[in-house]
Order: sequence, then structure tokens, then C-alpha cells
Amino acid sequence: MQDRYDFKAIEGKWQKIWADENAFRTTEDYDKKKYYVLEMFPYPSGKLHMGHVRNYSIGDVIARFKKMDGYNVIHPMGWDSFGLPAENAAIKHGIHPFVWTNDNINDMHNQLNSLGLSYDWDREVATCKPDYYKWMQWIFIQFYKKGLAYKKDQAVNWCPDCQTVLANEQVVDGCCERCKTPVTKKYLSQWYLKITEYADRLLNNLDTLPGWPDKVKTMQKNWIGRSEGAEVSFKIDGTDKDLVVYTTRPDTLFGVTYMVLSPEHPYVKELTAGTEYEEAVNAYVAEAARKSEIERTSLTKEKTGEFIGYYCVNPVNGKKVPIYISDYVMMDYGTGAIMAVPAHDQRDFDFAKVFGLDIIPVVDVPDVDLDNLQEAAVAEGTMINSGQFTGMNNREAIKEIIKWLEAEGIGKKTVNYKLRDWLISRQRYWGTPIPMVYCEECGWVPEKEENLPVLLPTDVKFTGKGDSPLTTSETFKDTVCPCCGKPAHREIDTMDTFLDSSWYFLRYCDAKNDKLVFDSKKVNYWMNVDQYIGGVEHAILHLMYARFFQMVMYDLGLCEYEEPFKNLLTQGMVIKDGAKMSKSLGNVVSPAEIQDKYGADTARLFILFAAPPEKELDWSDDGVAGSYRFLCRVYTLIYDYITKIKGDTTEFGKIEIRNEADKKLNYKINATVKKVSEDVGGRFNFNTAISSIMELVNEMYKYKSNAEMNLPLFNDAITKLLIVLNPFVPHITEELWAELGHEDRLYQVTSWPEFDESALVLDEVEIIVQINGKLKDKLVLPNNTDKEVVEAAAKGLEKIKAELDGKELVKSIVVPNKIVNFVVR
RNA sequence: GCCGGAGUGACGGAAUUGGUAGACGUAGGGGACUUAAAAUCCCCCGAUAGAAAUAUCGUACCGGUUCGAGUCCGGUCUCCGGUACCA
Repeated sequence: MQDRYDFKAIEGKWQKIWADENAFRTTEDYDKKKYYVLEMFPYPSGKLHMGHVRNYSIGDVIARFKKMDGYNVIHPMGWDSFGLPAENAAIKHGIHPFVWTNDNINDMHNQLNSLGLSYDWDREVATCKPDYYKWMQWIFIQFYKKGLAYKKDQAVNWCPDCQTVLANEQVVDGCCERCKTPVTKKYLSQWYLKITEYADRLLNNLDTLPGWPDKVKTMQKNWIGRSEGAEVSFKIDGTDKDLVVYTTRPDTLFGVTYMVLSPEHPYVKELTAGTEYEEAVNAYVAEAARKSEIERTSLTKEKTGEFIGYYCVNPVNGKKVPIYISDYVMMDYGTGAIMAVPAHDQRDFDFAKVFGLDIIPVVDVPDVDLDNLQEAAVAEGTMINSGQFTGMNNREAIKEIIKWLEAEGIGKKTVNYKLRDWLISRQRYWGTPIPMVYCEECGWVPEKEENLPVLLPTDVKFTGKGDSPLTTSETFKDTVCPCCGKPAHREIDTMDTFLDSSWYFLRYCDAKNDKLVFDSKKVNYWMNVDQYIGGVEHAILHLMYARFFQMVMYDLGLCEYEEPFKNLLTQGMVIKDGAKMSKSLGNVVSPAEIQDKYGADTARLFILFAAPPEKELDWSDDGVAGSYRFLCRVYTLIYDYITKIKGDTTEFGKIEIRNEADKKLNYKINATVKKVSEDVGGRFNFNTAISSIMELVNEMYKYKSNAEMNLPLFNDAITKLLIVLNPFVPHITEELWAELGHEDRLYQVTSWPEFDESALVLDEVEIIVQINGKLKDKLVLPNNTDKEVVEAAAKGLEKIKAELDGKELVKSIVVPNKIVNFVVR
């Protein structure tokens, strides 16, 4: 046996053995309890960073622990391999995206293996491969058949410099992520998925997910943005048109002093065409369209607008109020038009101040001077100036006014969401082709399922300019209509890559199936994901899309769970010197560099030890060295045991506790097993689990040098130490396990140690003695000593005697085995 | 602005139901071993006063509940994250 910890040799040796033995392959065993551990699969950029290492180390500890704890564990890995970087590499360097991506996948696969992660590689998927995107297309067609996919014209994010549509996630603070140009809007015909139809379910089901962080649930709740209110119809004076507005404050209907349309509202053109207002209004509309997203949504900006020459009639009091257009009203929320109540809405108040419009209070809010409003009064209050509703509490009035509107047929109760339908078209090459065909006769028709996959053509030019790259293919666009057989053409946009990642966890359950998207029996066995782990940056997008997909799959009868992820752990960022690791800051520490210097086990151990998983992790080079030192200590301890203590012993016999030192060590062994079981199995506090193992090792060193060796006991300590340490640092523990002469592999051990509760019962306990809640002295007494005896013993202490002398003892509190508190005056 | 979360030694962090604040690790100090250094091992390490025993203070700040508060309640400040003209 090597006398020093040669991590390079050890890690290389075991990685090869695990690969040769296909050590982490799992199969369905329908009688066995399963556990699904999933880490968010990476985009194959080519290089693993510390965030990945953290993510996968957390998952690996859980997977290895659950396996040892007797579960049938599925722990898969794959590649979210469609996306922009591959295409940019093609534009820049002329490498085909497929080649670039494949090389990266191979590199990263090796990097993952070099960390000793326990993946079942037989289940590997790559979203850019036809055997995956074939089923992506199949799913899209199911959505289409269910009426959940549709095409429509709408304004989308457009980067004028890159000449392309951008995904929402590529718009950062209103600017293009690549070239920093402010993003504008452009009208394009695009495919959408009807996620809004699932808004209520997506919202309500959040309550069925106690294993999700509240933070993420709140973020989704806000994103869905449900609000209750009413639609109210206003007659436009001198026309036969009605203007419908949405409001959450129907109680303020009597305070309406003007109306506002969004500049994009269809009525704007219709009403102003040929009037004296047309020119000014058109100029305003053009200006609004020209404005970037940041300019338009800037809060500090003064309100602007134009009168369009028409008036509405307020249905509650017959009052005529002017109609304006303003860019503070958005076309894509509510009805694109509002009733303005400046007395009770700050934006309306600001607008009214600029245009000199009336401000009429209709809710008397306590402690507000209604005759001299400095800002909108938004709080609760009593209705005034509101006809039959005057005198009511305004919350009450909301319900009553809605009732009245419905009875009169001029309004109705309405629920609105901020959530929009999901725009999934991309003018990109490197994504799943949308399997739809346009026929002059039949319109949009899905490709026949037997013709799937619709393959990505290879004869495409990558320029980064102009239309979708697929238009440059000679072979792709022209086809025949799946319906009538006449010449037709294919959709040339590809799918948002977020679709690919919305169901990959289902495909893992049956990754090789070429007949079906997956076998429902397998999916129903493995799903849902027991523990999902990933960065909080996916809190809304990916985690909501995946929930949406799962619900649709459920509705299609493909699986029996409505929610994909039972428990969610959002790991914190890895930072250094107070900032996120980034090239521009020059504070990047590469995993390869650490693995080279200290090994994968050290990297894993440090990253799990330095902070609890959901917190930010502050990278410290000294801290890494400390973790390495600990592993050297473990190695040396067991090396000494094997070479100097154990000798040729193979049968250890029954453990007998002979003395205090034995008892202390036995206590520590059991306390450590208990602590690690709870911290890893329950609350995922790996940092405290590791610290307790460090304490055990410290204790074992002390025992080894000071106590008379009890070989069976010490052997028990060694065995359990290796088992509880294994999920964190699999290589060194596997090596030492083999050196100890075990025939089986440590990764095959499926009996997590039990702890002996009786070993944790101490003969004597330390009891704290307080005067008025302040620690004064300590007392050592037999376990479970009677209250009276404890109190008497405490009173007998010299210090306590002195403290009590001459004072009145008001009360004594005795908490068995813990504390005595004397209250004195 | 609104919605979350967090403030504990020099630093990362412990303290799981209200019961010894600072486990474990890092940095620092001292010692052993060594010709020396590294490595390793041992001891000390919240602040103030004191030679020490010890005393007082101490978990962002102010107040409250309690025999007892890092932990519970009310208020304030700071930092971080999300979101934002959503009617």
C-alpha cells in the first residue's frame, strides 16, 4: 500500500473500474422503492465551471447516499445541446454546429467522469440528436392537435443590429445580450404555445409542492400575476363603438375623468382616420413604436399622450370623458385600454397633472386630505360621490358594482394574468425544426407522424444576417402537403430550446425507445423526480415550462403525475472575492486546475463543506487546501491502521466496550452516523455532515494515540467512517475499502449503517447552572437525575451558595439533563 | 415602488423544538520534530479589564414577551435576489 495519498493514481484507477463495470446503471425494478435524483442538464459549452461542479456534487452525494440507503436510484445525465453558441461558432469559425457540439459533448462527458459522478450513462440524451428531437416534434404535434399550439402575428423582441428575433432570456435590461443594442418590437407571424390556458393550474398546484423553496414559488406566483377585476364597457360618443376596459378597481368607476388607449389599440387608427387629430396621433404612435423597451418602460419619465378627439360616456353617471392615447398603457395586458381614475391611481394622477385633467375622489381614505391631493389615494376607505354605492366600504362596493354591471349588461367579473402565451419560434438553425407544413389549400398542417423526424438539413449557410438559416437550404423548404399531397413548404423557423428541456426528465426514464416518446409504465415507475437540483436562475422560465409540459402530458394520458418535480433544491452561486466568477473580473478558478492540484475528491469535499447548498459559496484557495489536508489525514489514519495496527486480523469478533475511552469513541461513531444520516438524508446540510465526520476523525486520532487499542471497536469506526464519507469523496474511500481487504466494492454496499441509540445515552451529563438566566457554574450528574436532586446539587455549589446568600430565591427552573435556573431578587 | 431572503469572531460558517453563542474549517499566535525549511503533530485564538482566577459586555439597531431570546413579537437600518407604467 502506498504510504501517501496519491489522488491521481487512485482517481484514475477507480474511474476506469466504474466505467468498465458500468457501475451506475439502473434498471426498473417494480417491486423496489425508487428514487429519482436529477441535476439540470448542461449546455455543452465545452468547459465545466465551478457552478456545474457544485450542482453535480450535490446531486451525486444524494444519489450515492440514497443508493446505499437501499433505494433503486436513477441518476441520469444528458445535454441541452441545441442553442445559439453552436451557431455563433459556425458563423465565426465556419465549424458546423453539429461538429462543434459533438466535440464539446465528448469533452464534457470526460470532465464529468473525472469528477467521479455516478451517472447511468446508458440513459444519456442529447437534445440535438434526431432520436431525441423526433419525439420533440411528436410532442409538438400533440400540442397542436389539442389546440395548444397556434400561429399568430404579434410584436416580438427584435435586435436591429443582429437583424434577428431574440428570445426573452436574450433580452437583458432591454438590450440585446450579444451586441448591447436596445431591443425594439417587430411584427412577425410566430408559433405560440397556450401556456395561459394552464395559468390557474400552474398557480394553484404550487400549493401542492411543499418540497419547493418558497422563494421560487413566490417568483412563479408573481410571474403568473393573477388579478381579479372587471371588464367595463363604455360607449364612445358619436359612434356605434363600445370601448371595453379592464380594471381591478371597479369601485372607482364614479371617479373616471378620462380614458386611455394603448398606441397600438386598433381603435386609434379607426377613430382618427381623416380627422384633424390624425396627424398628431400618428406621430405619437410612430414615436412609441420607435422607442426601445427601456425608454418606454422607464418609470422616471414624464407621462406623454395625445387627445384623439372622441369622448366616452361613463355608464354609471352619463358623464362624458375625453379619450387619450398614451404609451403607459400596454396593448398586451387586459384589453389595451383603461379607464383613468387619477384620484386613486398614481399613474393616472401623474398623467392628469400633465394634461390638466379633473381629479375626482370617490373613496374617502382615512388621514388623507381629499381636497388637496398630493398623490393618488390608493388605500381602503368609504365610498363618496358614488350614487347608490356611497357610504359603503370600497372593498364591499367592488362586489356590488360588479353585480350591478352584470345586471345592466355593461360589464362582468374578469380574471387577468400577466403570464403570456409562450412564443416558441426562433429564426435560427440549431434547434428542433417545427414539424409544420403550409399548403395553399389546407393551411398549416402537421407533418405525418411516420415522416418524423423532420431532419435539420446540412446544406445551410451561416451568415448571422437575414432570414432564418433554413431558407438557404436547397432541400428543406419544398415538400408536399401531408393532407392533400400538393406542393407545399415547411415552416423554416426552429423551436425555442426551452421546449427541449421541458421533458428530458421523462425521456431519461426510457431513453432508447424508438417506438414511443416513452413507455408510460417506466415513466410512472420513475417519476416524479424526487430531488431536482439546479440554479435559481431557472426559477421561472425552465421550471414553469417543465411544469406546463408535465400537465399537458398528464392530460394526454401519458403519465400519472401532474407535477414533475417533488422536491427542488436551488443551489447558490459560486463567488470569489465577493463577485461571481467571470472572465472579465479575472477571478475564475477552473475545476481542472483544482483537480490537477488536489484531485476531484478534494474539489467535491470543499465545495460541499464551505457552505450549505442553497447559499452563495465563497471560493477560498486556503479552504481547498484544508479539505485536502483532511483527506490526507483520513488516508494516513487508515494506512497506519492497516500497516501497524490491524496486522493479519480478518475476524474481529464482538465489540466490547471496556472503558471510558471505548465508550467515548463508540459514542462518537454512533453520533456521527446519526448526524450524517439526518443531514444528508433529510435537510441537505452537507457542510455540517462533513464537519461531524471531521470530528470523528479527530476523535479516532486521539483514541489511537492515547487509548488502549480495542481492535473490533476501532475497526467498526474505520468501516463506518468510509461508508459515511463515501458519498462525498467516492475515490479515496473506494480505494481504502479495497485496501482493507473487502471483496465487494464500496459502491455496491447498499446498507447504510444504523446507529445504536443506546450508545448515545451518556452515563453522566453536564448541567448548566444559571442565576437569573446567566451562566454561573456547571454540574456533572448521572443521566436522568431527579429534578429535586439536581436542584439540591446546584444549591450545594460554592459559587451558587455565594450568589444566593442574602438574596430571596423567587423561583427555580429545572430542565432535566440540561439546565437549572435560580431566579433571585 | 412592490415581493422575497439575509445580517453571528479576522474569514467561510455551526447552534435542528426558546435552554452553555461561536461546532467544524481557514487565517493568525505559540510549541514539538528538523542542520534548516516544508510537511506533520500538540496547544491558544469574540471584545474589554486583569499577572491570573475571574468579572462585565457581546449574534445589525431600538423596544417587547419570557425564569431564560441568535432563535418569538413590533419597529428601524443595511445588504442581496426577483420584478416593475400589469390598470
